Amino acid sequence: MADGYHHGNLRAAVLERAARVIEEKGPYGFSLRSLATDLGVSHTAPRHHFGDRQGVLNALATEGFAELAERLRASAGDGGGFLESGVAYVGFAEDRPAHFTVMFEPSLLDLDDAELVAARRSAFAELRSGVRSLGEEVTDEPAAMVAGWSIVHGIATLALTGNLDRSGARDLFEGADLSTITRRSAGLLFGPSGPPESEG
Amino acid sequence: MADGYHHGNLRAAVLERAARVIEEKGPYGFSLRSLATDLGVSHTAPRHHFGDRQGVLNALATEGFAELAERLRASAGDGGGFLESGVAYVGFAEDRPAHFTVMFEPSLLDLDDAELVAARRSAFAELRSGVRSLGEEVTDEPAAMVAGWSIVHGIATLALTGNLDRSGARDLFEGADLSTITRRSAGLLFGPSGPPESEG
DNA sequence: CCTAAATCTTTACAGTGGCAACTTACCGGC
DNA sequence: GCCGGTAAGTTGCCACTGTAAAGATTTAGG
Repeated sequence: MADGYHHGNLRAAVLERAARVIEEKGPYGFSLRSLATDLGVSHTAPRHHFGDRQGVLNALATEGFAELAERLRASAGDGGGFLESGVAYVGFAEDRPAHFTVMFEPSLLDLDDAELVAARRSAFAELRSGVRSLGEEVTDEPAAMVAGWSIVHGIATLALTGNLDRSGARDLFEGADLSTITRRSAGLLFGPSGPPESEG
Repeated sequence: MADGYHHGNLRAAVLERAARVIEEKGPYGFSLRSLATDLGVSHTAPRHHFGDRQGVLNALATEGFAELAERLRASAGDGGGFLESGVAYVGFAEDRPAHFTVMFEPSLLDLDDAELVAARRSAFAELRSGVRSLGEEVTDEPAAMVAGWSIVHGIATLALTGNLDRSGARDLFEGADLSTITRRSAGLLFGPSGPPESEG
């Protein structure tokens, strides 16, 4: 179904290109119309697949949560502990920066969308089970949950927005890649040789 | 200078209202034109103070970095250690959500703007000096820098975007306020009773 | 073959950002 | 007192964007 009139695979093409545009110019530079023009279709063609602009972003976010859940599941399967789940989290952000950005910016999304809700719930469940795998070593589980999630989310966000570079913090690591930075930094929380005890 | 023709304090009024709009609808929902209409001026009036739309966001970010630097300085002066600097960081994000959002989203900004660069540099310097105050207790200073910054930045970002609520993580704290959550979570990294040793 | 559904196009409209030219008000020097 | 410069604000214009309705094109299935 690609005949000069029908594109054939417009939905996938839009998502792919949207991700690239968002990578380069951010979610606010993303124009549905210019994107359609670039793909050689009329400016309203994407509406039949996504409804409106927000629909494209919702689809990206849903796709993103699904892949994130998958990566976290795989990482847990490898038995690397929560630190490796964190590395997987940051790795996902690095590989899919546009998806990651959109996933966590609710002002871009329709939060009531059923598919999005399901995908996010699934990803969060993986995250929680990663923390729970720390077991009895942790005395304050809510704090461990927030601490673990926040530190990797923080690393991912600061890296993606270029703030790690601009602040000079990245230079301190002398060219180490992001997963190394993540291991050394997040390792201070839940190191490979066991977490610190949480003192009263 | 407020005579029915001249507004009198347009610059401040624009910044204040822009912050409120961004709080409610995000940076994408922020329209320079509707904002001007709401303030009772023509749609091009703000241009004389900010140049263009990006100029408004740059001004917000600059304002934000200045206030953040100030709060970090004050917190360091109180001698609360790095954990209290972190609480101040999250507190700033909670009090000025729009500023915080814009400050760390470079696609919204002109990163070459001299005032913005200076304000950010000043805030980052405060952050670094907070980590340095941890002194010899820390063996891997780059990692401590990134870990400390990331964990509080992560908490702030996840809280502001509502993801702490949506994930159910906030419920685990049974209504505790954000500074308490920050102390308990970030405290696992650099607790009030001293940081964990970073093991080789 | 023929109808229904899916996909894409055309056309239209309101809202937005940016620019140029013009107007109004104040301010400092004479 | 007034006069010219400057800051602040307005009007009108253009290009671009998102959204909507209605029509065109192709495929798929009975």
